[in-house]
Amino acid sequence: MFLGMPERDYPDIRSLHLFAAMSGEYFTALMRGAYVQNFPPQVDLIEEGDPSDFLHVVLSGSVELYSSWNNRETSVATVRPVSTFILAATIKDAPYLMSARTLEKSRIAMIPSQDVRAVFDVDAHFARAIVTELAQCYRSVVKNTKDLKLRTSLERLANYLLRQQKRENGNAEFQLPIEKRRLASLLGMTPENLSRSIKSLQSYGVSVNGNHVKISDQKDLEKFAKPSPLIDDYST
Amino acid sequence: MFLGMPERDYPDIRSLHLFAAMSGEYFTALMRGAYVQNFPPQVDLIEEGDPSDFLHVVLSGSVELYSSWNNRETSVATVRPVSTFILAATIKDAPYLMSARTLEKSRIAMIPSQDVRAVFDVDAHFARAIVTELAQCYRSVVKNTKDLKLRTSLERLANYLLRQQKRENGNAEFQLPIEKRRLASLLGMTPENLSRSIKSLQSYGVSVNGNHVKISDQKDLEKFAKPSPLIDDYST
DNA sequence: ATTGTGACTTGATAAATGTCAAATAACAAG
DNA sequence: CTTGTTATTTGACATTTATCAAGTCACAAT
Repeated sequence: MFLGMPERDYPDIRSLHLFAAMSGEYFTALMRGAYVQNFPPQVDLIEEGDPSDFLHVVLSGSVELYSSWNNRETSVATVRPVSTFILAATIKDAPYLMSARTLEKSRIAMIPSQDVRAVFDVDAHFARAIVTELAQCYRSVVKNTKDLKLRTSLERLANYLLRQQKRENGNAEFQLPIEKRRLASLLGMTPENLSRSIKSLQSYGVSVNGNHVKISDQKDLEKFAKPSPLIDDYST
Repeated sequence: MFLGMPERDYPDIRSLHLFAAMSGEYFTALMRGAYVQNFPPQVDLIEEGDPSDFLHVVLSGSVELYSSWNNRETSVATVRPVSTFILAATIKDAPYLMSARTLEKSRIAMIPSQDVRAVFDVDAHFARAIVTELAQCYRSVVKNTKDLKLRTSLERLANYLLRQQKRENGNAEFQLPIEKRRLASLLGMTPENLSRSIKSLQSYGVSVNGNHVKISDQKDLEKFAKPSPLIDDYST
């Protein structure tokens, strides 16, 4: 039985920068070829190396992008609503470079890659949006590379906390949005070391209880972390 | 005195995938707004954080992309003829994320970013090419991230040698194209450690003399390096 | 050839990070 | 509430990687 995308999901997707400016006609065409599915947690959505048949959109829940080699695994990014993933593979019609699994119960839209490429060729607004999105993605990965190569794990953690704080309106107290072992993997360290790093940051006024973080000496933490817009500013 | 781009440089640039399919009219327009300059070695072309006024094209020589933070510096990529760099910043009209300097005597074309964006909006072929190029760049950086996070420095070196070998037609003997200290920085290690790592690889049949590399036991090295197309295949 | 400069190497040591095992904490299912 | 499962923490230790200092080597300029 084939299930298309329910129209109630259209607005969420349309609100994405990627789809906002394109013609209504093409948007509807894209949506008609797409479908939506609900997944339980810990479900593998795609595996690296597979052909990229669909552009995925996370409508609710969250998805982890990760990669494996030689029996090791690392978390590369967490995708939260509403955003797409594996756009580059879709555009290039190349194999996925990362695997993806749901972290929680998630609602995922899947748009056939060939439809995306076809509409790209005829809708200039969509083309423009794709370019902007890809440039954004590229710059994010470059920033991540700089973070990895220029900073120690303790510095990466400190800056991660400051970024997360900013995302949460800059309050002195906020929540970690993911499990610590996943955070450790994202930051390129082991869970044991993350645990110790958190303790080390106590001397800079950081206290962590479970997922609850409190930054009691903002200046001191920033003096240590030395955040830079060219690494930590996700918007530019 | 203003010097436009000599027409003799047109074919080199036109041969780039990025410019190959666009209309001749727009290509000529782009070229007319551009200019070319010869630089000696070790000249800073751009500094991270600067506004991205030009798309750069390396016509000859070579350029190092690097980044600094907190008095540390790391090499991110080496750009060789004929290719562009900082396309993403140009497209997004955002600050450069990396600095660039010439490694040797180099001939560099500079195309005003606003021209690139203007032509992008009116030439669908150019738009398509930009998207493909950006997707390619993005995927390269993702592969680099996987290399950094999933492998030890010795494994990164081993796989680098195998990649370089492939680029040089797969011969058992080939040359390192850059200084060792730059290679060390590219691979995310210190020069001292690169030196020791090279020695360690002797036990896998690798011998390095100056820039000359000889792989005497291909199978053994590959067994150790475990190259993967999802990390090491530059083309996909 | 001699000299000077910078790249590269080597050895000793320190710091950062990972591994393993065990203990504790958190939490969901019955 | 109890139990089983998993995440997290902790300690001891191993490995990896960086740092510092002192060489050696390569090579260009005289």
